[in-house]
Parts: sequence; C-alpha cells; structure tokens
Amino acid sequence: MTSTDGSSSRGPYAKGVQRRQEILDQTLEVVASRGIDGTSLRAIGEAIGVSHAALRHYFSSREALLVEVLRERDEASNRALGDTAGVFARLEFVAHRNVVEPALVTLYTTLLGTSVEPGNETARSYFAGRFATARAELAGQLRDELTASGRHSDVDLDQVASLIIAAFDGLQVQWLLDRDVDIAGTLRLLERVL
Amino acid sequence: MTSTDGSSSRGPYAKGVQRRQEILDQTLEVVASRGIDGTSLRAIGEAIGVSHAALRHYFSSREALLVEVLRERDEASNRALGDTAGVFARLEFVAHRNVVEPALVTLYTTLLGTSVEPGNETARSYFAGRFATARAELAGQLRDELTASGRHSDVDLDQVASLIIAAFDGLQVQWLLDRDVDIAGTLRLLERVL
DNA sequence: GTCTATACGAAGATAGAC
DNA sequence: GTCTATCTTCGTATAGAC
Repeated sequence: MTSTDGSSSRGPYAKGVQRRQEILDQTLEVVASRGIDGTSLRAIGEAIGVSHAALRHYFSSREALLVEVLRERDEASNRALGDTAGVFARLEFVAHRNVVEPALVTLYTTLLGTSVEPGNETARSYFAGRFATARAELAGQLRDELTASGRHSDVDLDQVASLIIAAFDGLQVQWLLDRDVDIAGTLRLLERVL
Repeated sequence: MTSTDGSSSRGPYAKGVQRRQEILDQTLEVVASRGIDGTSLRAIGEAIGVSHAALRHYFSSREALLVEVLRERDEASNRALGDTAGVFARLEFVAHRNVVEPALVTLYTTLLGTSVEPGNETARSYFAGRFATARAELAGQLRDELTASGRHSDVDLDQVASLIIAAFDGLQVQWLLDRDVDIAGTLRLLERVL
C-alpha cells in the first residue's frame, strides 16, 4: 500500500503515474525519430523495452496511446508558444515547428483520418473537441485583434476561424505529399486577404 | 481465345474488364450505403457475393481497390459537373454532392490520412497526383476568370489554388466531426475575400 | 483467365498467471 | 501492476480447379 486513499477505488499509484508518463514521453520520441512506421503496439513496446500488453495496461488502446502523444505534444507546443501575439504569428510558429517534425505531422494526419470512421471514438472525441476549442479560441483572438485595432468587420468570426484551421490542416496534408507546397507563404496569403 | 490481340501480353479479356467494373461499381455502392465500417476485403466480398481472393484477382490490394473507387467517383463527379462555369460554383456543386454522400467523404478522408504514411504508395501517388492536377486546373481557371473580367492580380494563383483546396478538404474533415460546420458558407466567405 | 480454398504472418485485444 | 499466452481479424500469398 503506497496510497493513503482507503476507498475501494483508489486510483493510480504514484509509481504507475510516473511510469505512464515515461511511456508517453518515450513513445513520442520513438514516433518523432522513427516515423509512424513502427507504431504498432509491439513495435513501440520493443523500442522502449516493454511488452505490448504493458502498454495496454496504461492506455486502453493503441488509439488512446497515440491520441495522448498528440495531446502531450499539443500542450508542449502551447507552452512554447507562450504569449506570442497575433493570430498569424502564432500559426506560423506552429507551422515552423511542424516542418522540423514531419513524423508527428504524419501521426496527426493519420489519426485525424481514422477519427472520422465509426468505431474510433477516442480519436473522434479528441479531434472534435480540439477543433471546437481551437475555433472558439481563434475566433476570440480575432475579435480581440479587431477591437484593439479599432476596425470592425461584418464577417462571422467563427467561420473565419474554421477557415483558417481548415487551411492550415489542408496545407499540411498537401505538404506531406509534396514538399514543394509552401505552407507559410500560403498562410500569409490568407492573412493578407482577410 | 476471345481476344484478337495476338501478342504474348494480351491484356485482360472482355469478360474480365466487365467483371472488374461490376466489382468496382458494387463496392462503391456498398461503401456509400453501409459506410466504411465494412471495408475489409472480406466484408466487401461478402456484400457483393465474391470471395475476398476474387477481389484481389482484379485489384492488387485493398488500397488499390479503394483508390479506384475514389477515382471512379471523381470521374463521375466531373461528368456531372459538365461545363459549370465559375470556380466557386464548381466547388459548391461538389460540396453539395458530398454532403449527401458522407460515407464517400469518409472514405476519402480515411484514405488520404493513410496516404501520408510510408508504405502506402498506391494511395500516396493517387493523392499526390490528384492534388497536383487539381492545383494546376484550379489555377488555370482562376487565371481565365481574371483575364476574362479584365482585372489582374499580383498574387500567386498556384498558392490561391492550393489554399482553396486545403480549405475545402479541411472544412470537410471538420464537418465530418461536427455537422454544424458550414462548408458552403465558409467557402463563400473565402470567395468573398479573394 | 477466372476464381475458390486455404494458409500465413502481423496486428489489436483479452484472460489469467504471477 | 505487469507480463505471457492466446484469440480474432485483417491483408496478403499461393495452389490448383475450371
């Protein structure tokens, strides 16, 4: 007994929490360096020295593990962003970050693709939530920038946010398939016309 | 011998070509009606009354079959489009078409997602080619419309094309995850600002 | 050429031993 | 809490009937 919680449902032990975090971090590293090729539970397990069953002890499914990797990276990305000002400055920051981590962009794209088919509820709810909050945040930032600059606009800012996110994701896919696609340049084009 | 081709490599027989087409059409129907859930080769085979091995006689892999389904639908879509004038009118036509066929949009999104991971060369080359020609065609149409209207623009039309396609695909994914997302409305927003 | 039957290996998931 | 053994399903491969 290492827990002071005497209830029947005592939650994870400290050791387990730490181990889970280690697995998550190592999985992120493995994916980032080797690519998504070896992202079967067995391959990940072998790479970080645990059995595939052990992985499932901490993550309810492969899908859940990979979603957590994405969430983890997202949070790290937000921390790195800090209080960078300006919607498009923030976008460009993320875009540049992604360019040097193609494997994680690939993981994002792959998981997003699977999230739209029935049966992958973990990924689906992650991405649905992510898009919803991203749209809301972006719309809020746009509103702030607009009022700060004294201008005003009659366009639906939620639609603008939706459009920006769509363009970002869509360009990233095109870029993965053809590295000649200029994500940053095209985003600047969008910025200019908005 | 039902072929008049006397060479050593005489290609598929008439019956085979027809059968292949039947399988393709039926697969499209099955996917459209039942969704991508049952798109294992065995499930497709069972649904249309052939063994999964027979499917592989006509299509070198599951990936190849599904890519062909997408290509087939794309061509049908282009035929239906006819000579509809105007870049955004064409986009909206396709968007409306897609709204009533969510299963095929799901198939598109799913396959696109897998195409970016190594090892799925069939899907990758299909989508890479599709994006390349779509960008070129769209840029050409934009150029034509611009010169026809006597205006001119200093923006890179290839980038505009890339942006429009990215927005279209990106919005479609958001829509699949949340039907409240307004694809057509947001595309009109993009049209207005361009 | 067309197709059925069957086998193989890898994958995610599960049960239960320790 | 962790791991081994096993189950099921998948894509793929091959043999051979017609």
